[in-house]
Parts: sequence; C-alpha cells; structure tokens
Amino acid sequence: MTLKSITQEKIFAAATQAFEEKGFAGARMQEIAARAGINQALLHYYFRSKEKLFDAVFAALAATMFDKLFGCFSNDLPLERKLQMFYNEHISFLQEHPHLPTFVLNEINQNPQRLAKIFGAERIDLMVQNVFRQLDDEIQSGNIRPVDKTQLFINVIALSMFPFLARGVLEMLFQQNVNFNDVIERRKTELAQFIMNAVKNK
Amino acid sequence: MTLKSITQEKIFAAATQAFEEKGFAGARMQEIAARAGINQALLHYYFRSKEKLFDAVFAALAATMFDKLFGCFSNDLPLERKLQMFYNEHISFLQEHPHLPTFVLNEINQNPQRLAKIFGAERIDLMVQNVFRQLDDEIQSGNIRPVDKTQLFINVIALSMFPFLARGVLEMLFQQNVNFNDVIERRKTELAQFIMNAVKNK
DNA sequence: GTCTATAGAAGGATAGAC
DNA sequence: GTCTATCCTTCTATAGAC
Repeated sequence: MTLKSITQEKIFAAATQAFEEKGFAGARMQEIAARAGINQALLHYYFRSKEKLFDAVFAALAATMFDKLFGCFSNDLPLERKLQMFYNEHISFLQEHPHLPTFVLNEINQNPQRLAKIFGAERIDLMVQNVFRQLDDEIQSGNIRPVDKTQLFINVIALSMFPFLARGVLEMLFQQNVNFNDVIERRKTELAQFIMNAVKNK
Repeated sequence: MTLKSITQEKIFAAATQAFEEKGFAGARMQEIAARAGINQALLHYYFRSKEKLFDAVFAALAATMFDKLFGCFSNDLPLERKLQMFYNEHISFLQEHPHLPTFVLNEINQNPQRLAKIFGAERIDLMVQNVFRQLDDEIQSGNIRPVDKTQLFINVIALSMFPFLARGVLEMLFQQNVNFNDVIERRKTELAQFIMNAVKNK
C-alpha cells in the first residue's frame, strides 16, 4: 500500500482505528468516513469496497506485528539478553498498539488464508527457522535444556501478548487492587528471568 | 437461564455455535434459525432480540469458562500437583471448547460491563483471593520464590489459553511441520514443569 | 476530488394466519 | 408454538452534480 494523498492517509488512519477496535464485522463505513472527516462516497472513491479497505489495513497491521515480533529476535545476543531486549521492545510496542494482537489474531482465525496472501510461506518459514536455529545454538552450547523449541516459542510470545488479549478480563479480576499498566510495565523486566529460570541448565 | 422446551434448547445450541465462532457483530439471526431448524420469527418468539439471545449465551459461556478456570484450582494439592491437574483438566476442557477463550475475551474487551452483570464483584474477588492465598502458602512454606502473585497468575493462564487464541497464526507459522493438536496435547504435561522450574526455590 | 442524494442489499424484528 | 409474509432500519455502494 502506497498512500498518495492526504485524504487517503486520513481514511487509512480512521479505518485502522475502527477495524482494530471492532473488527471487520463490527466496523462501519459511515464511522470510518466520519473519523476521516469525509463522506462515504469519497471513501468508496479511494477504496472500492469495505473488503478492499479492510484488506489494505489488515495487510499493513499484520506486517507491522510480525515484523516487530521477529525483528526483536534478530540479534546475536545470548539468550537471556535477547529475551530482556525482546520483552522490553515488544511490550513497549504493544503498549502503543494495544488492540493489535486481538485484531490480527481474530481476523486470522476468522479467515486463515488472508495471512498467506501477505506473507509468502517461504518468508514465514525463514523467520521461524531463524528463531529455532538460535535456540538450537543455546541448547548445543549447554546454556539451556534440550527443550521443545515449538513449545518454548509459543510460551515466549504467549507471555507478552496474552495480557493485551485478556485486558478486559484481567482488569475485572484484579479490580481496584492493581493497575493494568503497572502490571504490564513490570513484565518488561520480569519475563526474561521467568523464562530463563524455566529453561536453563543448572 | 432455564431452558424449558426442546426448541429453546436447539436455538440456544445454535446460537452458542454461531456467537462463539463469529462474535456478536458477525453472527446472523438467519443463520442461527437455520442451524436450529426453525425460522427467524420463532427465534424472536423465544428470545425477543439478538441482544437478549446473545446475553443469554454469553452469560452461560462466561460462567462455564470461569467456573472451569477457577474450579481447576480448588483443591489442596501441593503446587506442582495442582498445576499438573490444572493444565491437564483445563486444556482438555479447552480442546472441547476451542473458541471459548476468543469469544469470551473479545466480547468482554468490547463491552467490559457485561461481565459485571453475570458475576458480582465480590464473587470474582473471592475466587482470585482464594488462588492468591494458595500461592502465599507456597511462598510461606518456602516451596517457591516470593513471586508477584498477579504476574504468576497471568502467566499460568496465558500458557494454557494463548494457543487457542492464536491458533490460526500458529498453524501458519509452523505449517506442515507440526500438528496443532499434538502441540496442545504435549502442553498438558509439560507446562506444570515449565512453571515449577520458573518459580521454585533451589 | 468532493459532495448530496439515493439506490440496493442485508439483517433484525413484527403481524397475523394456522 | 410455528409458519409465511412483510416491514423497517441499517449499512454498503453508486449516480451524478459541482
């Protein structure tokens, strides 16, 4: 997606907000037009249909999310430092885009083939294999137990993403006792240690 | 909700499926009627509106989810055994209701006050405090480090729920290499050890 | 490019017969 | 209780003037 005009950018920003918050089915073209300060006709002039507008937004957001996710892993630090950096960067990123995981995960669950259109299978496999290779190195060098890499990978991202997926529930469970942002903030520094304790050789 | 007639049960079952899979905004009354083998008029005869039908379904599903979640913690086993039992039971439950976490979490994020209508604040606090008290005991007796109980609680449920929230993404990331159900199955036995390693005193 | 006006489709809800 | 037929509102999309 290349955004050529100011109006197009405004539409795109408005659509991003609306789709992120309410999903494809819940978002309304009228609301998007209003947020962009235009009318529906102009909306359709730029993006021919709701579906096409959604595709454009989804492609951009999914790419952002996955690039950030795997980008945080692309360095040659030892695992503990890598995790510290990952959680710090990744959670900071999610704080700025709190609806992103819910949006991307839901829409992919609704329509799995959407993702394949954006990332080729090869590119995905490359990113995952890169992470796995790094974990293999750690195992080889005896820094961590010979863990199941798939499971560990899931655990690592579960711990950063889950609170954003479950925010409403968590706020209700803990009520006035705890502040959501404080809880999130602490995770930036504590999760790396949590993981390391779980997997390191003793 | 007390279901008085067969038709009412069929509607309720059909609505449960539809809402779980597509959410409130995405589900269609026509589709629910069809799945229940009736027409829309009859649907409205039993449940006056989509909103009311949704409320009934949501109340039942949210109650199911939270009862199961906290129910798995209600025993006096030592932490490691408790976690083994929790993950085994909870993940088995989620395998039977794979859409439940996505549905409940999303709808609460969309509309947080819905949950308060179902569970009173006191009841919620009681369930959480009960779990926290158990963790305090473990800390007192020196079995585990003096961890942040809120964080640990989040981590424990994140690890069982996240794969179901992210199923579409995970299936794409791992593609033909891994089978989703196999991955889930292994978590029933491995997660308790993962947590214990992370938190136990050495 | 942007607007007003409106067409057209889809979805939720109701009237009334049986 | 259950159906057919239909209404009404909401939403997406387009026509046509400027």
